[in-house]
Amino acid sequence: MHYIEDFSKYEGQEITFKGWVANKRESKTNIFLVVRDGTGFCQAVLSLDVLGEETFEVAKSLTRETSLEIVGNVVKDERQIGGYELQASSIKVHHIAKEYPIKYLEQEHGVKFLADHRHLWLRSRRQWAIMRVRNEIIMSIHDFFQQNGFVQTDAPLLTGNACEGTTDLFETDFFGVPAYLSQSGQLYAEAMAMALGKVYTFGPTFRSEKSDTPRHLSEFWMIEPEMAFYDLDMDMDLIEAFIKHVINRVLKNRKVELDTLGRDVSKLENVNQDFPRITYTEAVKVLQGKSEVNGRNAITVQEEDLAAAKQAIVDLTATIEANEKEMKAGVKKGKRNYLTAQNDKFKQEIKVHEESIRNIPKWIASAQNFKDGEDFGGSDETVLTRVFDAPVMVYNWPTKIKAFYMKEVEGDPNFVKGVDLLAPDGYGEIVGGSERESDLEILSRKIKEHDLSLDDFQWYVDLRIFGSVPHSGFGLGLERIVRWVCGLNHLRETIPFQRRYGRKLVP
RNA sequence: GGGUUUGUAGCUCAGCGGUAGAGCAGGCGGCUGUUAACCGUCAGGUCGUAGGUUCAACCCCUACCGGGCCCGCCA
Repeated sequence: MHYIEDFSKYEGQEITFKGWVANKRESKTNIFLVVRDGTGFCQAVLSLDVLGEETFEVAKSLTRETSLEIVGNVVKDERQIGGYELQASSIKVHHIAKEYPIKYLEQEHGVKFLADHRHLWLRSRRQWAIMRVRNEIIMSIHDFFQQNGFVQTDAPLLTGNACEGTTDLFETDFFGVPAYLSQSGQLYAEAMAMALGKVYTFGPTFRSEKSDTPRHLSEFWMIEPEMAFYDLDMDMDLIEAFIKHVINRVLKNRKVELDTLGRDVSKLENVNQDFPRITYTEAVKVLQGKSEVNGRNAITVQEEDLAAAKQAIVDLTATIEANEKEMKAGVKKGKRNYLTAQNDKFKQEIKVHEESIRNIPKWIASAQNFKDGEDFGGSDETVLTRVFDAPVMVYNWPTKIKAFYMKEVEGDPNFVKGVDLLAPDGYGEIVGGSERESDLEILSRKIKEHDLSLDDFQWYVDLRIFGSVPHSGFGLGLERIVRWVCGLNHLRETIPFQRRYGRKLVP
């Protein structure tokens, strides 16, 4: 058994392929299959001359997603997907698939249809690419921390209390006692950092907020490093080095997948610049348009985007009219079909631009009227990050909008040493971290202020009683970084089976 | 939870007062080392559901149900 991924090693050799038919094109003497085996996609040629009439008749009956084995020669051919072609000398059919509901290009389907067929949708090329990038990111995360002296530890998934005391949790039953699915492993990671120095957790996280946006899932995977003797500056250095490592490894090893996704990799290569670090207070000024970044004004950039959307509609409308005029004048059927398809596509694009035209003025208003001291909304993050090329770190946040465990800025208790990493191009927050409060008195006071039970948190407070040290950490949302790296407009494609507010638990 | 938009063939959409169209997928025929192949042909629909307006409703109105997008809550 030989995998498509390794075809370059088998050039000129006869191999055995086992996989599925992704697509088929037929002629009198040749059948061209696009086959897949999980490691890649490849064209297989079934020729009447080679196979003989009887086998060729069998080959004609192959449907999309039929499972089969092909024995054949691997031939280099630059024109093909993956650069190689399999020329069959014999085939063995495992199972003829019945009519397959998903098209070869899944973008020709609607969101709902694909989500309901997720178990099959995962076979599509784009999904294959996303899952492979996801895997590369996961491995690069482990690799980064393992190479840097971190120990992977696991926090419990069942907990007796809300970690931050704020968000909605899924309740379950633990032998008659209420238990909650974990929304963060951080507090436990802090305890483990006091035992092991540098640790990270990597596990599922659950939030029962009724959030219906492209950046939310009810169940997602989070990576939470925690380091003893790290202050906020060291934390930010680590975040930057970490993100650079992950992105560069994906760029190096998953070129084919990023290309399949049509990702503009130059945008990702921007991570090799220094990440701008600005305080919350500075970020507010940038957002409001009162302060510029490299000559770019956040509000002006939005106005330009708005004007561009309006112009695009004018241009597309003109093209559509021209096409319609041409069709009225009389054209051949093929040409008419082509023009109709083009116009339908343009009409969809116009709808997207119209959506922007409705949204951008709201975003501008929200940015200009932003009240210092509040948390950034989704659109605010988009507006803010549009003026930066690299991910930007926003630090020193107002105390009242951040969690109780964040360390107060020395001499200014209105601010805490938290940091958010915002990805460019509107992908928003992917990392949230902070230096943790290590002072017993302050932490105890804040637990009370947040109406949390001192009893429940005594074990956590203990960490400040027995050899308290400055320490920091952060949380990375796996699906959010996958979304950014792949350039996807929604988180739902970044995880094999989404669990999201408003959707069924099937599939 | 709020706003907005949408529901027409298996899929993606067009039609928007006078009793349904295209492309893809499927069947058949043709043609080609093809690249989302192409050409011809056949088949495929009580136009989300329930009321209402009208001589006439896929089209207008109301309600309900189901989607999309944006916002909120948050990673």
